[in-house]
Amino acid sequence: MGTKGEQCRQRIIAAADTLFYEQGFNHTSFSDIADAAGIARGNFYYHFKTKDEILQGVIEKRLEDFRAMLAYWDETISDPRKRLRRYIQILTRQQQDIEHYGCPIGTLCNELAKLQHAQLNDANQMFEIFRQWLEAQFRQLGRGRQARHLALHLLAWAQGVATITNAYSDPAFLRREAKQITAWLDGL
Amino acid sequence: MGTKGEQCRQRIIAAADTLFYEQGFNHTSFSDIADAAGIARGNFYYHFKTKDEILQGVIEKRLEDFRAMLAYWDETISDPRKRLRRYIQILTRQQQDIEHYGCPIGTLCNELAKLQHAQLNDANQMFEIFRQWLEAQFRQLGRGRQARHLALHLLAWAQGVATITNAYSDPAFLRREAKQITAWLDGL
DNA sequence: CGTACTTTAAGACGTTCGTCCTATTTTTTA
DNA sequence: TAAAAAATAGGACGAACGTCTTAAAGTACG
Repeated sequence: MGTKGEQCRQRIIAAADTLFYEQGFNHTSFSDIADAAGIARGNFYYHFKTKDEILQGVIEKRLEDFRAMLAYWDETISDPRKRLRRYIQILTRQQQDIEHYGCPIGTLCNELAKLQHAQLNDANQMFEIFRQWLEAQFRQLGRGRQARHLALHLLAWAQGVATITNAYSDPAFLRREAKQITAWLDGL
Repeated sequence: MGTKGEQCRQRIIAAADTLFYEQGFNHTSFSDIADAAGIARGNFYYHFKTKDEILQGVIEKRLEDFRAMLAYWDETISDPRKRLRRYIQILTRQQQDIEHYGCPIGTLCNELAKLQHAQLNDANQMFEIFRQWLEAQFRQLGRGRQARHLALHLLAWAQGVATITNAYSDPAFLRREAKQITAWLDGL
């Protein structure tokens, strides 16, 4: 059936995912994606009618990836405090990418907001997935009432670290702040 | 002399400043700026040879504006703690702009980083101006050793708040975090 | 007043963009 | 194996972009 075409579609989305992160949505052209995916430009129209449809595919892929990752953490990490630490480890593990390109979620949302793009409300679901998961962890730590606010606070903290790290290209700052966040978590 | 031409130049930069903030650098065209400044498109080339020169002008204008603002704060606010509070008030006073367009500094740096734009190193001087000023305030509070780190931390915190506020279009979150930052400052 | 210089206006230029069409190749199915 | 469907390749299309040229209008000064 659509097996072959589906593979091609996935390759386009994967290439677009990387390029949107590294170059931004607006600055990435069909040609860029075609070259990266190793397919002909004309073939795009079969899989995606517009650039927005590619963006839609990229967002959906990321949402699935994030959901899968968090589900895996839920399975393999029993202690909610350790889960929160694992979340912070994203910063240190993705250090180099953050240094060069910032946070994949925050920078995309920022760009879509400026473009007044309708799909900003799809993109911020990426934040929402993490927010809900973080909230659940804080709730398990007995922080039911503040859980939502704590989750948003942690989300924002990580965002700020990513932005400054990216602007200054300063991985040392990222490591310092990651330690600080971990200490904050332990003190909760 | 160059008085008339200088006025025109300033109008172009002022229009570009706003548009770069609201729409992003890459997504703002010469036509957009010309329309906003009320001048003919062809007239650009007399004042600026390239788009990058306009960006340069915008960054320099912002640097001057920020320097002037901080100098004014230094003059009119004697207590360093009150000065830091005034800094946080940027968030609440610019609430609506942040909600719609994020932080003017952070979003520009993010964009330039993705474009691999050479002027990222000019743009992050905007952060640097605030960082040095914040550091001076913390030092006056007797935090000499940690002053630099505290300044970067506060910078990042504000950045994160701006990004999340913008992504969710949630001014309530901004106000909540602004209070929290103020409390953190008072506890120092 | 007239000449030189500054500033503005209008638009051409080549390139790249997102989109879309169509012919061809590959794969599936009867 | 032949017909149908899925998938691919190449390129056309108008629009918009940054850049650049040139002629006209405004201004200053000897």
